[in-house]
Amino acid sequence: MTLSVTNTLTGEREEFEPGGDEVLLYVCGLTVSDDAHLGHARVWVHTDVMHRWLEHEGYDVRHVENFTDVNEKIVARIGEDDLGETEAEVAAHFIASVLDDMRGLNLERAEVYPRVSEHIPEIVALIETLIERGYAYESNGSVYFDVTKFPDYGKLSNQSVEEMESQGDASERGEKRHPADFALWKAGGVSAEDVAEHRKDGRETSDAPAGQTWDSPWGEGRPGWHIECSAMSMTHLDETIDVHVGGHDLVFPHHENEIAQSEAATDRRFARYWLHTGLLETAGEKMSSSLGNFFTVSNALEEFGPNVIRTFYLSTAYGSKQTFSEAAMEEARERWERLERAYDAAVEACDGVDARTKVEDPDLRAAVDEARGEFSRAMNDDFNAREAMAALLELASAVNRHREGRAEYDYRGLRRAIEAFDELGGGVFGLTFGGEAADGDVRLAGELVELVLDLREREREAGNYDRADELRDALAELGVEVEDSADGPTYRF
RNA sequence: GCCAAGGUGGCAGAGUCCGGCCGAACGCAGCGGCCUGCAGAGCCGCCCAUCGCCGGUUCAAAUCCGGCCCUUGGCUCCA
Repeated sequence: MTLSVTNTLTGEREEFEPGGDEVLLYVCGLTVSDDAHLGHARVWVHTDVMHRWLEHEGYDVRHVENFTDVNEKIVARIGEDDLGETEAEVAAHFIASVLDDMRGLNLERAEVYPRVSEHIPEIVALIETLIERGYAYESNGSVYFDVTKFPDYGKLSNQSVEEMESQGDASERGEKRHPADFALWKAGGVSAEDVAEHRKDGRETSDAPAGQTWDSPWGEGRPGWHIECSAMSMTHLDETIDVHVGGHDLVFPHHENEIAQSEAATDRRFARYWLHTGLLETAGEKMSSSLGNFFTVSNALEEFGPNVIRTFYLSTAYGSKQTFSEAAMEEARERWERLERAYDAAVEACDGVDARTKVEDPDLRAAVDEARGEFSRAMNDDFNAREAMAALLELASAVNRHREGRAEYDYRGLRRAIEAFDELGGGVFGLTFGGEAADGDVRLAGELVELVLDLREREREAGNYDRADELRDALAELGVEVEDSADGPTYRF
């Protein structure tokens, strides 16, 4: 079964054929001027699942995700709280917090997390090539890309240079020859006006910090926004990569400009497949740092945990937009718990039982095969995570059905179901079944809960239901949910 | 204004590329039943869909074609 993906460049579904043995994957990462929010995490999780699926299908994946650590917005935060006294310190602070978020979400690590500040020589070299080849020009110490020299400009976002010309305000052209020209290199440091524009806390701007500058053939300056991704992508992957991922809001101008400067420099196709994730919205508008309507990843992790967050994202196809709401998170929690409960029940049923199966349930076994097939079909269909998730939920139903009113289980069938949950739900979707590995305290807590449950069972057997309910309520207050079943009581934290 | 994506049940959201298995998936909410001391979970069943509007192609359209209405995103920092 082959994978097909929707390529923004053509707007069509295409069969996925990477250029070499290794799939080269680049993700446009964050500008580290703030904590990451759930909109960013949506891209991470979907990319993570693509990455995991490709590996599951036997591909080697080389995954590069950058951090943009040179930006006016970072400079604007220098001196705020205890973020740091230099652009590099502020950036380092947020990079650390983003990496924490990523770990918290159970993302597979990328091979490299390159930073702009560490690739200035590569950026300068790329700009020099563009000037030599006639695609860029210097103007007052800054360098601009000349969009009129690149005939394909606009091919990703379906816009034409002529249209941009007519819309551009000639008076704002300044150093640029064409209003759509964009900066590859910006002369000087960050201006006080730029800092003021991005400061949110109303501090004086007279002491505006300048941000870092670097030496270049055109004098002191800073790289423009788009050039970094081209330079880092080529440095850590290749001139042509297989997959370039990013949020839909990056199609224009960021990705359009990446294509222009990269292809102009190498005469080679920059990326085979452009995959764009739909944006996360809250109450009808996109979640964004600038709109201030965001839910931070670390807050969300605390409130919902990684499995619920991942389930939430995987309840929608990556390319569609998604709306964040408390109700939507509740639903994700229900979905995840339904899955987890079926998994736990299956594990519980098999616990300590001889592997030799005495009964065989053809319905259960067929359901496992069906779920695997459907999951695979869905993922190969442009990473349709929601349908793949539906396949897992169907398997959960089959496991529940199997256990219903049966004295003896099809242990082999249940083990196959567990394997499918582990491989697909765990390995591909990155969900963590069976909870975290228990440390000493957690183990002790578990033993204490079981002790209380034993006492409660005796009360129940004696018909003292009031006492039994008291114990259950007391445990509930401590955050321990007790559920009675035919096989005895179970609990969840 | 220009470019792009989208409008499917109470909610949410697949299916639209490759028309028929869609009398529309999975889930949440609601209703009935089973199970249970109760609760929860689970199981079985049910309810709710003129698939934005109008027209066309076809034996057959949520899916293809044309027109219209509306929403969101991009065009400025943005995942």
